[in-house]
Amino acid sequence: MPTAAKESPADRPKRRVGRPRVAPEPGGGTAGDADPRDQLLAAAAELFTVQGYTATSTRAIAARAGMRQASMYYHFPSKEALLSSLLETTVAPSLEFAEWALAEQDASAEARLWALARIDAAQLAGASHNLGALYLLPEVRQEVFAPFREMRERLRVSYRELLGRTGAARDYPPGALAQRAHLVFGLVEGVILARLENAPVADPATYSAGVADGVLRLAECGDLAAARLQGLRLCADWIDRSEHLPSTTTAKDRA
Amino acid sequence: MPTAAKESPADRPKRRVGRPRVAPEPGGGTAGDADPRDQLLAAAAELFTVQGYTATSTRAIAARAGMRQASMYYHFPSKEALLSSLLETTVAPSLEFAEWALAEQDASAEARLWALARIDAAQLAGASHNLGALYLLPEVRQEVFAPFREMRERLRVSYRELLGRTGAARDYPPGALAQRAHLVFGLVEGVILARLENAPVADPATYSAGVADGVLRLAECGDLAAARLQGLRLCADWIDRSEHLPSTTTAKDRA
DNA sequence: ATTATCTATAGATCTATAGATAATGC
DNA sequence: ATTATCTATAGATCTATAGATAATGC
Repeated sequence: MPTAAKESPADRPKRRVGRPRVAPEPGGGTAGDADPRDQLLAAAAELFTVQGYTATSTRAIAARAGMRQASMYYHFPSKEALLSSLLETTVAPSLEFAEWALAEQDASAEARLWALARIDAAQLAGASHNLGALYLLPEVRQEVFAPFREMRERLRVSYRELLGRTGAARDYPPGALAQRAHLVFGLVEGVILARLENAPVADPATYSAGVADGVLRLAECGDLAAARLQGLRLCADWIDRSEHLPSTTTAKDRA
Repeated sequence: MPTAAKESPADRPKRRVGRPRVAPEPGGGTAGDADPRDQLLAAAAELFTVQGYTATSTRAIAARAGMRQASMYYHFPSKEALLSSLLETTVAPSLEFAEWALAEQDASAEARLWALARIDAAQLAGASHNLGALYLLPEVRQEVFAPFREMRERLRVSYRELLGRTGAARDYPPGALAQRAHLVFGLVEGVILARLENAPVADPATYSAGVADGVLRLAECGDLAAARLQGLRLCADWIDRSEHLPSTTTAKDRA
């Protein structure tokens, strides 16, 4: 197994350790010197969403990543592990924001809820492939995917938590909070279904703002305009923050 | 191919034409004398949702329906055709209601929208297997599924049409109608995602009413209580109506 | 004669493991 | 010595077609 992949930044002569590849550069041939693990993930993302998980062979994934079928197993222990990694990188950013927002006591719950929906929806809408569609695979019920399912559950709990702290929540009938949280979560993830039709999600920024507005309407928030304004600033703060912090982007350190 | 399956009602001695089956009765053995086509559809519904489409072999489907693998091909020309039938029977009831509701000028648009969402969501929530999850299969983009996709499109257009006739719609900013229609559609189909977690959809009647309320909140409907009351009556009317009419239930005549 | 099944099979896969090998690193 | 690939392969599938066959219908 690969040991922590020591960084060698700005390493021009791209000589690599290990037996050289013989497989031709895939597709556009642009990948060049990317991390093989990322090449495999990118290939799988494309093929799983376009052809389906079971219908995609490990041979096809490897070929698109520019290596032979068996070489894939040097980087991932199984096809399922590959899918699992893919799914985790999908929820991770939204979850990070959610847990930051929960602690951010300065902003109103409404604004934080708006911002969370906005960021989450934008991620689902903007990702280059509709990876959210993979959530529904029956395979995801298997044990290997438990970490992913837990992350997703924590995300949903965050929605419920923020929803419960809004002003309107005090007037909900008993038991309504949990149900509304599911509706809110469903509205956001409805983006996945909307992407099946081609047109609507063309502009992720606008669409995800619309979703966030919808979330506050479901919550029966009083002053939507105010929450939206404050929420937009939260989104901006978060983006600043993550640009200053190191490497939330590729997430290779955690593996 | 089977020719129209002539009815023989109350035919006690269940002697059937054709070579007898040798495969043992499947599972509980309760199927008994059901239409083989329906047996196959039921088997496929279960297996596709539990194991996944590609991961389910035609052998497994046939076995669960109590016949040999090759015999399936007497009833369906391909595995895809089987899936296609399954999907069509899922949308058909909601679509029928939608087109009836569009013509029902006596009721307010709000009430009709509520009723449509209620019926559609209840169907998604209550079906014995989460068939809606199959909408996201990449295979569905293929030509064979064009009829199904058209039905689904007509359903979405019905939502948009009703939404556009509500009182609040006059105040929507330009272009907002189409987007809201997608949100509404997404909220309803969010039921599919909610079913992935076990608990929430335990009571489809309550849950789907909550979804319908949510739809009117997204629409910014003024008097929700009134619309809900009138909407409930529309649902009841429809159920009466379809009970008096012949055979919308099994839909075997259309095939 | 018609119907609904059966048996048998062609031809094409697919995942994961074992073990060899060609680079760089020291 | 370590790393990242390679080749080869076991063993197990899977869909759809061809053609035989055992019932009922007339």
